[in-house]
Amino acid sequence: MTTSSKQPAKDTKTRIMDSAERAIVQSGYGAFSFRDIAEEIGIKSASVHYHYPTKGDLAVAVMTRFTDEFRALLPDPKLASIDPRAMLNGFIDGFKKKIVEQHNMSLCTMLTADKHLLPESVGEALAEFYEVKLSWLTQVFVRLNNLADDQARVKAGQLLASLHGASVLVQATGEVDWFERALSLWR
Amino acid sequence: MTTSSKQPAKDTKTRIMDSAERAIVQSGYGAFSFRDIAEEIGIKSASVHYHYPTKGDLAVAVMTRFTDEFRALLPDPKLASIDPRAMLNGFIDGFKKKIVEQHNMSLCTMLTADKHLLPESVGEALAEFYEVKLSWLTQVFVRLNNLADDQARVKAGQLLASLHGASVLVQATGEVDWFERALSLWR
DNA sequence: ATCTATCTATCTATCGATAGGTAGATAAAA
DNA sequence: TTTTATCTACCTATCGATAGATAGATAGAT
Repeated sequence: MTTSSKQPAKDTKTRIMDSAERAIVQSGYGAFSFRDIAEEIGIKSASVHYHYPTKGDLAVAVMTRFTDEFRALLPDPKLASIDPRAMLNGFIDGFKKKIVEQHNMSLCTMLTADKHLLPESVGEALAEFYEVKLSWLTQVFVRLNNLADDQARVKAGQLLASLHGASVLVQATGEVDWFERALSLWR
Repeated sequence: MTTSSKQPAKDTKTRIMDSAERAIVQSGYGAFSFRDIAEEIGIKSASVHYHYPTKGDLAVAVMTRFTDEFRALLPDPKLASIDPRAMLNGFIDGFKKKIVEQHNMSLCTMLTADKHLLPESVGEALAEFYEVKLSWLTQVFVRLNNLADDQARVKAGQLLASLHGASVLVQATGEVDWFERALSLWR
């Protein structure tokens, strides 16, 4: 009764990805294991391998799901009905929410730190995510500041750096307030 | 003849720390091992344990050496003979050099990402390093912009965030140019 | 000078834990 | 009957760490 057939509860694949994402965000690529995930969701590690044959496969799945969800949340930058200023603040708030609520660094920052350990496929999924963020922000800055594309892209990089750096600062000091301080330039 | 008695070559402790630092910077705390270090410098892993009993001990040694070297490079912020603007650029250049030359993220960014895995002692050494950077930058901004201490400290956090975020961007994209783009606000 | 005791720095060998991954059986569903 | 999803049981590799032996230097006592 609690779960209709249209809402098929959470399937195992999803629960595996949820667990993996949380583990990566907390301690990085090297620190999530099939055994831990299996134990957490109540199956055996061999069963996790059934759904995602290798660690790389699982990490790619987590990263692409993350990118897709992220993309779905972003409004079309050209949408006249939304002020670009508000779009920017929404972007920053979304980033903040992930970091502050989870008391962790973002998924992509963690995977970037572990880049030398990643299978190539995970690196590609990661690169795509950065490109999604950069190009969206670029379009917003074009509208907001009437900039040429390349100059807007530089601004996008600056904001992205501030966001990622702010998450490092929060994680390092344990003081959540550093986020707003570091971002006050942009609000 | 090549090494006088006054310059006792590099002792084993130093070579161990060098190797460990390079490994951490490349792949994080979880991805450096006593065996790899031992092999690299040509001894056995048990001998590395002789000099640094635990992994945490070694990481603390690396981090405190890093902090000390860093501190030694920073001029006294109150030194009237140096323009605060030049001090700031020196700081940024130093950061850039480490990142760009080594093609890696900074030691402290990597350890921050792995914070959940660190022994407490390493976390403390890490926190001290951030405090050294923050308080030095704060003093420079006090002089440069005639700010009150707390406002200068916010600016210090903003710059620090830009620096760390820039290193994430460089690492993620593989494009070194993102560093100067992300930092152009500050130069 | 020589013997004795200690220290230094390394070795070999091994421990228990954990990692990612695989083979093959099983039971239910299609 | 074939597919799906799980299990048990296992493999090989690596991890941090420890025990115990050894060779060489050093320092004090005889």
